[in-house]
Amino acid sequence: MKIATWNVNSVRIRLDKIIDWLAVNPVDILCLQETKVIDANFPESAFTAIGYHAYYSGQKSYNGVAILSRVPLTEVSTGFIPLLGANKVEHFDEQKRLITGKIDDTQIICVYVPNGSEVGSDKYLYKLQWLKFLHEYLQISLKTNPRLCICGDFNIAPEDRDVYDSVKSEGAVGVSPVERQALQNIMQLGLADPFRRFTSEGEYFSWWDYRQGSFRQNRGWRIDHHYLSLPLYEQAISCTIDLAPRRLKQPSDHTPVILEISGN
DNA sequence: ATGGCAACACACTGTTGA
Repeated sequence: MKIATWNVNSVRIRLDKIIDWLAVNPVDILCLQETKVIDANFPESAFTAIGYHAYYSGQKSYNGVAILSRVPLTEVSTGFIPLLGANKVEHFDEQKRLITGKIDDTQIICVYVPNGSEVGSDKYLYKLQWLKFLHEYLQISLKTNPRLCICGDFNIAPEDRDVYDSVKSEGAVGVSPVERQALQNIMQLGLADPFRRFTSEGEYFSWWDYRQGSFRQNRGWRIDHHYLSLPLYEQAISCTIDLAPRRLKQPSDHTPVILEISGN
């Protein structure tokens, strides 16, 4: 089974590129982030026409997540409230950043973690609180779903080898020690990064700034991840970054990451 | 060097992204 994740930076602007990519890469699951469209306008028919079921949770202009799947998903839900309750979550589900569903006995969670703007800002505090909710959400999920894959744009480069210039970017949003610790806390629930099971070197990135020819010079960050519960992690066969879509004209600033696990 | 680039909206300028 192949599970890919791709922050497409507008599903409508990138629609042809996503369709073309799926023709070449017929993954079982594709998780999308930054769809930037309300549900009523999600281009569902374009995906059903090529054999994918689409599940989505979006809003106007910002954020938005979706899961495309070759087979129907079960137990689809969006946001934190279904597991954590409206009293606790309050306004944190207004931004559409989480969608989940099950394929066979495996839970897939697609997330778009907040950017955080800059360290110390209100948006940074929002990001940290959102990560606390995610921690609690996963803690509950793992109790009933030992086979769990969460993937998406985490907006965190876990280690110095995941950024092109770790000295220059030290302490910045996305690499700050507090954010990295929050991600560590989540992994300590019993999740592991399959990309690092197969690749230990640096210079592998999933996002490059549009400006200053960053992609040409491979000045990027690895911020799009899969995290697998241990039963799934043991079944991982490969985890690779596909640079091809980033080379096209009018690309997303992110490129897909593809996980393959044995079975099915 | 707070610029650079791209998408979006009560758009022709301001916000967000990381």
